[in-house]
Parts: sequence; structure tokens; C-alpha cells
Amino acid sequence: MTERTPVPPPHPAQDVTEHVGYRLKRTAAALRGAMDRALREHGLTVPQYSCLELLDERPGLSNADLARGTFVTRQSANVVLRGLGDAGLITRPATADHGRALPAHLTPAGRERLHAARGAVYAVEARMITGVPADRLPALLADLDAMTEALGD
Amino acid sequence: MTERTPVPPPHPAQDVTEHVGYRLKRTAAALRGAMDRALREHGLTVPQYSCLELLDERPGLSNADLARGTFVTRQSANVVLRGLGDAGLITRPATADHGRALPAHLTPAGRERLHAARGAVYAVEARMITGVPADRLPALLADLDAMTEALGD
DNA sequence: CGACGCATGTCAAAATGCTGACATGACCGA
DNA sequence: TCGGTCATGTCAGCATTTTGACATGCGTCG
Repeated sequence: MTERTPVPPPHPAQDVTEHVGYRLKRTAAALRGAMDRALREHGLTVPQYSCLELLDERPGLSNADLARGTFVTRQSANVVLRGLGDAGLITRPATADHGRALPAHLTPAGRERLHAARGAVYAVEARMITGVPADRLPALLADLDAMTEALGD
Repeated sequence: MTERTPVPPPHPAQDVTEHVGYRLKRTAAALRGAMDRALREHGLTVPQYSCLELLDERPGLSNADLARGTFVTRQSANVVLRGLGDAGLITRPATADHGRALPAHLTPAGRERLHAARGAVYAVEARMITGVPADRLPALLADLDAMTEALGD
């Protein structure tokens, strides 16, 4: 069987709650909850805000691009985009001029809504990094990247 | 609550992908995917494995306890527990003897399944912390904890 | 004792996300 | 030119999760 690894724990970790994965999941869950609460006042969900932020930064992103950027499937991203379009926050051409990708763009209303919500989200992030020494932040980001890449990206 | 950081952003971060939240979400998504793939061979989902691990560590946990431990609602945890019970991996008394909480316990089959899957999960975690200097791991865990606590836990 | 708050388990309905599948259009190598 | 390959958008079905609500049991305080 797969018992070739005698499970040599590099570090004791007799408690599951000591594992990196558990902590990671816990922090991500806390962040998700805080963002949900912060965005509710602005009438946005986390996936919606993520798409808006991505589109503000790089206008013309396609549905598949946004799906990759928000770590969901194309189908889920399509639902989000449809909702944003119905709300008048983004526009998408009915037909593609080049390939099959439909480039999405923020409407003035979308930009306005994003700017309003951005303050709340940034406040959450600022609150989150409270307690983390500023000089250790780069190392933290680097470690997160290293872990992501080690998992096959 | 003195704003000792009057400077708008302590670090530029003109790009969303530079934000801590984005990296955190990305790493958590990668971990979730890797764990899904690793557990599929053992016929378990991530929530199921989480419950099994928690129950192995602290037998007698109630449904609500497991919900809190896996960061989901009681209803979701109930579905997971029902599935584990149908699979014969856990047992739960039909009636509560003290309060209303029904203490769950691993069956021998559940313990065996958990031990088999644990190797795969630990391998994923070991692979994830590849690239992260071992001496910086404690700081990483501490930072994750600090961020979680700062978000109100 | 009795009422209230609180936690728990559970049901029903809705929202959300994913898997599988299909058709279309661009790109590339033979 | 043509055939294969890949990426995209979209549809349908299913699984998972959440929201909202309700009943039950315990503890506490009046």
C-alpha cells in the first residue's frame, strides 16, 4: 500500500490544530467571514467584489480569466458575471470580435460601487495584518507563494 | 486606537494580487485542491476527513463542536456526520443521555480509514511546506494566528 | 417553582459551486 | 489547405453549503 512513508513528522504536531493546513484554513475562513460582513453593507458578495477588483485592475478580462483569478470554475464565474451585468455594474459585448472570449468592462456605476466597497475591504485587510510585524510581511507573502507553488500551483 | 500608520498603505500594493488576502485565498485553494485529490483515493472528502481527524483526537465531540472545528454550519456538519455514519465510520447514540448533544465516536473501520488517509494528507502538508525554511515555520504559524485573532476569531 | 436565555439537533428552502457535456472559434503542424 | 488540439462560453444535472426557522433540553435568575 502507500505505507512507504512511515509518517515521519518533521515537527511533533501531536495536535491537528497545530498543523499548517488547519491554521491556513482557519485564517482563510476568518477572512472570508470578515469580508462577507464588510461587503454586505455595500450589496456585494465576495466573488462579486473579487471580479470587480480584477476588472478594475485589468479591464477586458474574459469570463475564463476571471474564473482563474477568483479560483472558481468558468461556470461559477459566469453566474457572477451575469449578476453583475444585471446589476449594471459591468458590460459585456453580445458577440466576440476576435476569439470566443467576451471581454468584460466596468461601468461607471460599477467603478463607483467598487470604490465604495474597497475602503471596507482594505480596512479588513489592514485589521488582519495587525499584530504581524511589518518587516515580516514580505516573508509571510513569500512563504504563502512558496507553499502554493509547491502544491502544483 | 491611535493611528500610528498615517501613511495610506504601508506597502504599495497597487496590484490586487499583491494583497495578503489574495495570497491567502490562493494558498488555501491550492491546499484544498491537493487534499481533494489525495483523499479521493481513500473515498473521503475534505470535510469528512476533517471530522474524522477531530474525532480521533477528541472522541465524543458533538455535531456543533465539529461544525465549529471545521468552520462550517451545524447543518453542513450534520450532513457530513450522516454520511460518515452511513459509511460505518462513526457512531452516534440515538438519544442524548445528558443534554441534547449527541457525542460521536469513531468505529474501528473509521479509525482504520483515517489512518490510511492520514498518510496521504500528511504527505500533502509536507510537500506544501517545502521551500519554507523550517526555522521560519513557527513565525508563519504565529502570524496566521495573529491574523485570525485580529479578525475577531 | 417558573420564566428566560442559551445551546443543540433538525427540517425545509434557497443559494452557491462543481462535474459532465457540447458547440464554436483560434491556433498550429503536417 | 486541412486536421488535430486547445480554449472559451454555455447548458443541464447534481452535490454541497448556507439561511431561516422550529422544538427540545439545560442552566440560571427572579
